[in-house]
Amino acid sequence: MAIYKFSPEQAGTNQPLSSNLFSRLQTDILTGKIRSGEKLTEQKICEQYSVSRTPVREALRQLETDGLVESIPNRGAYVIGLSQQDIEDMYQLRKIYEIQAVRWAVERITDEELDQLEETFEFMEFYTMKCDKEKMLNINTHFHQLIYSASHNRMLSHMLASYQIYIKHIRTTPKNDDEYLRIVFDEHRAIFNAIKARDAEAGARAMEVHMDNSKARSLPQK
Amino acid sequence: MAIYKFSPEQAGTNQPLSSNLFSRLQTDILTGKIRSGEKLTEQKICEQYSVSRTPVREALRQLETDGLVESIPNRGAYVIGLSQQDIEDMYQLRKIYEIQAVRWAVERITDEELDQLEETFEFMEFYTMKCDKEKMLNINTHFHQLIYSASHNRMLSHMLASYQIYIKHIRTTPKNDDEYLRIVFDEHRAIFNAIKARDAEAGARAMEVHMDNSKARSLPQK
DNA sequence: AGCCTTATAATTGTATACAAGTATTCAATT
DNA sequence: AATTGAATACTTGTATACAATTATAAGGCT
Repeated sequence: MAIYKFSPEQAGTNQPLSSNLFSRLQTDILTGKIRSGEKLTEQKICEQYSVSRTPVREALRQLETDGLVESIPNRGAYVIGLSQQDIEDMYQLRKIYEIQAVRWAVERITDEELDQLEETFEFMEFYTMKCDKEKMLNINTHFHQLIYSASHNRMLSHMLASYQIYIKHIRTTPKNDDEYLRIVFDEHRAIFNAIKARDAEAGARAMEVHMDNSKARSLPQK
Repeated sequence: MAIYKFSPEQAGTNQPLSSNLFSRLQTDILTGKIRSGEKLTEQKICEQYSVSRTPVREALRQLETDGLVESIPNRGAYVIGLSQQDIEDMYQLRKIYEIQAVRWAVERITDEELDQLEETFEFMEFYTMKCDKEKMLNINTHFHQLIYSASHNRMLSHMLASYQIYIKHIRTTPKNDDEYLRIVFDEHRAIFNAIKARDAEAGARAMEVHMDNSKARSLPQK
């Protein structure tokens, strides 16, 4: 797995992910543009996204293994989507692994990885000050992914990365952007400081707080 | 999700899973028939498995989202496979979620689900006595899946089900089959009794023991 | 009217054909 | 000898054609 240098300039544009059909369909399901229970007829998708059936079928198979679509042989594919319950469940599950990731990261992080994390953390601070919410979304994702890498557990990285895709679309916009950004930054600072101080318990606690708050922020009534 | 009646008669035959190309490739990668790092040329797979390129590409995309294959655009697909480290990591991660599954199952299991679990448990006892290792593999998987269902957490079920696919192929054969089956049965009994008694702590402890032993049993030196 | 049978249409599964991009070969040049 | 460049072969990406299966509709029967 190639580790690429993170460039905040490029971070704001969420173009790369939505380039292929799989990601586009994933986005449209998670944002509710395609409704849960809907039947995905191959021909319809072909017309709607202006592609032929081959890439459509490939995308459907990917959605199937991802659990967003149920494919019945010779019958077709049906959207499963995420219920509010699913989302809450996911946050609960994600929390468990995120905490574990921090613990392992504290134990196993290399000096180079810590430098990268610090660099990203400083970008976070900068764009929090600038209140650039668009860029912050990507930097936040990157910050978490660096922790996954630092845990040196390929399986864990893979699992948490798959959660991130969901999270990215679920996030609701709170009323006060500036305050929201500052609070999230403070939570990330607590995590970063704990990792830098190689304090696993503090890291776990900080991540737990961050996860509980993230879940609360994702709820519609907030 | 349709819950099907478990039939132990059908359980011994591991034919259903390997029916489609995706599962066949998955099996061949996990059993080492296809080696890690190997390039999967579409044409080669076509010839080797006697199918055309369309189903091959679909299978490759599924393997990609599963994390068993890395697909580089316009270049091809490369097998990632599982290292010994990956397997150990997976057991560690699986353990965390299996314990959580038991806790939730204790809280949320319905009477009907408990009946199903008991029925499956009794089949386990029967085939343990008969030392039918082939059938036991599938019954064990089914036993765990019933616990996932009883946790009433679709995400958790999905995650743990994906681990099961790996586990199924990783299991190494210990020296003494009869003793092995008896020990595994005892571990499962402890889990079942705890769930039936609605004792979350006892269930968690029993599952932890089962997971630690499973991991130890999967190691080659055992 | 309700139900079964049968014919037709629509959809999925598979194979193949063409387009676009990538890797390889080999000669020409420095 | 090493390197560059063009031509060729190979591989992936996409579109389309045909086969197999399933859904739909119409007509006949009780």
